Amino acid sequence: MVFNQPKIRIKDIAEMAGVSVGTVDRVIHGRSNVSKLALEKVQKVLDEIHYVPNHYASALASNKVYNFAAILPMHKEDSYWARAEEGLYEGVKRYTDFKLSFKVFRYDQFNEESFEQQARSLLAYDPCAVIIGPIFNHRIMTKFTQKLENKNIPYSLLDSYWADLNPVTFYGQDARRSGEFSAKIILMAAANHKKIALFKLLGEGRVASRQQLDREEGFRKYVKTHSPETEIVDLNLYAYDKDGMKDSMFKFFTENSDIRYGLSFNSSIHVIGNFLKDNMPDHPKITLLGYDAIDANIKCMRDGYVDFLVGQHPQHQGLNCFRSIFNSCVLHMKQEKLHYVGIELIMPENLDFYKD
Amino acid sequence: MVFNQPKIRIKDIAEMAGVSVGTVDRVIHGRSNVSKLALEKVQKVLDEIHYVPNHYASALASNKVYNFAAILPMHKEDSYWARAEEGLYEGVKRYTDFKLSFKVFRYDQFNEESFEQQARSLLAYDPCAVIIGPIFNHRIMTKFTQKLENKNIPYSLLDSYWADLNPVTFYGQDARRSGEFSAKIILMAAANHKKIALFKLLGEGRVASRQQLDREEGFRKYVKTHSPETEIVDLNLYAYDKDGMKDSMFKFFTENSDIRYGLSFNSSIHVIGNFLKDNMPDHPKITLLGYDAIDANIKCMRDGYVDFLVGQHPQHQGLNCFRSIFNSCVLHMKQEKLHYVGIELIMPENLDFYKD
DNA sequence: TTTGTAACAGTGTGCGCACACAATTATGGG
DNA sequence: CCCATAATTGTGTGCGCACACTGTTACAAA
Repeated sequence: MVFNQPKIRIKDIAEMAGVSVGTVDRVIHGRSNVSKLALEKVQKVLDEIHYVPNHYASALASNKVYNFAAILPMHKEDSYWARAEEGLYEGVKRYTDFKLSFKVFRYDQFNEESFEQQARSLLAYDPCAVIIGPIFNHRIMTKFTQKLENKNIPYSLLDSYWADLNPVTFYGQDARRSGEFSAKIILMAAANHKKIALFKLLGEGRVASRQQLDREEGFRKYVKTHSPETEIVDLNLYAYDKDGMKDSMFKFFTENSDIRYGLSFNSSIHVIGNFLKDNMPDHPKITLLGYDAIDANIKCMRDGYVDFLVGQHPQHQGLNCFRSIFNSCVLHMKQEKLHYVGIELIMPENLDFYKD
Repeated sequence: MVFNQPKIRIKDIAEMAGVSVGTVDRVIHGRSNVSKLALEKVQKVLDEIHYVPNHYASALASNKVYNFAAILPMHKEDSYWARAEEGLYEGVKRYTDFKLSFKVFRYDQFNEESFEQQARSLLAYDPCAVIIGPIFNHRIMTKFTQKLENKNIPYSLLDSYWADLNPVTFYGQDARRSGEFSAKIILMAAANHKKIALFKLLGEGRVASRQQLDREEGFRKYVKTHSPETEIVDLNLYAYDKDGMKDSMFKFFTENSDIRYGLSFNSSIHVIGNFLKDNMPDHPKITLLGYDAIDANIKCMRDGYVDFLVGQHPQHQGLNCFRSIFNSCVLHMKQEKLHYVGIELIMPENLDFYKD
């Protein structure tokens, strides 16, 4: 039997210490104008009883308005970041009983100046806390977080993490380990087949995020260790050139007609799947693995053209990230810092139960 | 930009309707002593504005004590139910700002009379809401939930679900689908090997839960459909007879020396793994799949004797189950009813990120 | 008309806390 | 010793709501 024991209130502490609630309040909040004697009396009681305030009553009484902000990469409707952002909104919605506002600033992942510009706007907005979907460039990130720290604005990181930053919380996946995980799966599926295609869909001529690089690194390391005889064949595709992409794929699958397994480290595996479905319907089955259960990938999986997806619950990440910073700022609750989310395998068999 | 728009309070409604807050309060709570005219005026305003109360202020003001109860199977320290129960406690702990108590009643899964006895104690405790870890016997379950419904006590189900019951919420896994999932994984791992061992660890001479039966059913169906030539070899083990178990395993692995793949549908796969590790160290590798990332299984996986685990986040299930019934009872928030948790694959590569 | 009673409506208090403000005490200069 | 001022402490109000209580009105019986 668990009983949340009758909670000690400020009033009780005041009584025990023989002072008024005002004094206890001042001590608890470290406000000035407390005599040494009174402070000692209160402190003694506090030391004994381990006071935990009623966070909800506290927030109710303080009646403050909290302005949260996020700075995230621009994104398409059906994407990791779209889901993560939805999660953030869901978090806001969960706390309609409090006075919150939430503003999202979006930057172009391929344009560092755009990040700095949005960062400036964000700082001008003067939020009480910030959620960051980090930009690739470490120096620019540090510059920004430094500014936040100088202004005493707490921040949380979403998706990728740097050890030298000091966020309130981090929510994201261990990218390298998730690359190893993908390797294990695709090698298992491939069994004795020793050739694997690695599709790289490049946004502006380069990989957008550190996450993708780390996944690939983990993947290559794992394959090298566990199946050194397996050959990895790369195919680079440039998203801004639709026709060129199609040609490249034709050429690739014709030249590498023995390819039966392939993967990609971002959420675009549906591009390959749909290409095969629409343009090479007679090609022998190619087993595909990709990242993120976005709608396009899910559809492609239901059609039978994508076989494995590695999921990371972006919406949960967003929701929990918001929740953590809310708990920290509004309810003054201490938060666990690092939250590496699970590395989840999605297949047609469990797709229905993968919910964001 | 999202702004939680300035919330409309009871006071505002009163003003708009031209009545006092008391009257609004009576209308909102459906209390009596409201004239038709006043009711209409308030109702009109309510219809226009879609009032959502401040749940936290409401709970604070009502200052009620809530007694929750759970009825769960007895369990060992390191088990699915132990984790689920921890999750429930965590839920209680999260709401120390409210006046809650929580009492757990434990019954013997193999003794229906024991369930009925605990159910009686529970009813005598007169809780405001109940969490049920269902007993196998459908008739007994229905009898119990019927009693709860008669007393207007809401209940939630944990782990297994019956469509003809009407719980506030359900948290658990779709057992049949999870069996199919296991089949897919083990068939993929087995590649061209066409023999799979099915280990059944029986507590009191029979399988304890419907979940296990359903998993097996899903598994067999999937194998039959996707790999009809695969042979499934059963091994029954009786937990109460340790020596007999060991003998059975020796005999089994000697007679079926070509077995390379095996699985079990409860959390006891570590028994097989540890047997192989301790007693047949020279036996060729046997790939094992089991359920639940309990400590014994995790250890066995780290030792390299269990390869796959199907997880279901029991602690999350417990926590969320408690949270849902708390939200429903205390904060009067509407709850989504069915929560099928994900079917998760755990391997050494993502084990570190599988957290409860 | 008066009076009793039921139906209805409005006010006040308190949940636990934050914070403004009032009251009290201490300190020091004249 | 007195008074101005600062330092300290205590009290009151309100956050949004629930609920008890008091006050008001209507209406029927006497």
